[in-house]
Amino acid sequence: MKFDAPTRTVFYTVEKTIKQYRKMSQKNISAVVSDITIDQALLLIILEEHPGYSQKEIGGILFREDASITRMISLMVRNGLLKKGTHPEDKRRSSLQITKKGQEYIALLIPVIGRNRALALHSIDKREVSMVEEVLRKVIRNCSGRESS
Amino acid sequence: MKFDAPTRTVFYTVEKTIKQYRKMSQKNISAVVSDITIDQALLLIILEEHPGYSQKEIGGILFREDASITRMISLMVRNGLLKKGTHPEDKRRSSLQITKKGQEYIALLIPVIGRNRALALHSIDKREVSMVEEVLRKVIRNCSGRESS
DNA sequence: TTCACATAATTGATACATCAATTAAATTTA
DNA sequence: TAAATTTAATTGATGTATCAATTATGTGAA
Repeated sequence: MKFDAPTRTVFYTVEKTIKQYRKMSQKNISAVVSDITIDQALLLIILEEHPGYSQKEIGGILFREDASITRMISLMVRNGLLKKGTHPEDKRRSSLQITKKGQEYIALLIPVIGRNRALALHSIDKREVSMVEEVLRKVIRNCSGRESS
Repeated sequence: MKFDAPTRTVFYTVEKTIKQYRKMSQKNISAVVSDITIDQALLLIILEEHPGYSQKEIGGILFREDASITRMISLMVRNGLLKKGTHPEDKRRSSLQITKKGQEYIALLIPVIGRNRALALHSIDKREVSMVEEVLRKVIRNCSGRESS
């Protein structure tokens, strides 16, 4: 039986990578803005780039379920980062607005996130990064909508 | 300000990869063993490979906090996959045993997990995979124990 | 126009994640 | 040996994840 131990697969490495990156990121973010999570920061930035996006659309970008987005947003409203109303032309949709506090946070977060990325990719050249992306995209494709025979 | 949108970074791709892989895996696993999660399956396999490991050690391998391991295990005990006692030589430690049901599950899971991996890596050659691992390990190293200046 | 269907968001149930604080046993060190 | 420190596991608080079911609105076809 040629079954590799879970710890000896790429998937293990991929998972470890994202966890380490998140841990480092969260630490550096918390040093600047204490009451926000990485996921909330991302959501905020996405929303600033795409004002007027629905929760559905945000979820699509962040590949998160609708339910997760609903809960993240209600937390962020409670924490004063977002304001929420209903879309005038489609009452099913919510209309989301970044508050002043949210805007201030974004300004603080952008440089930190930039530094985190640079830190994580230090001494790794662009071609290597592209190769990784290319391979991982194949994996994503392989995993999309497939079941084992 | 040269700030890439979050969706245009490797980290985004890495995160998406692991999510797609997990989604595909969970689906295929559920088709064979309906009442187990990927994480529980992994824990079971790790424990079989390393009988006598402490929760601490298991957590180390799976890079999960002690608290997570505690809760996973108590769930698995409740679900009849594990038995738990105290270690005779060190009463702080727990001694974990895979039940018969747990063993049966492992036998069912190993082939599915093998297929999942193969499916995910289909048409990607070994050298590509190694390169990805090499680069990601650099990222992991870069993110370990570093704070931004 | 009404009725079937699609879509956006929410909610409940459950699993897992982190952090901080606690308990209890083992080990060091004074 | 007694006291201080370390270590393994647990617990509480909180955030996120999934799935399935529900609500409410919008849209297309009969």
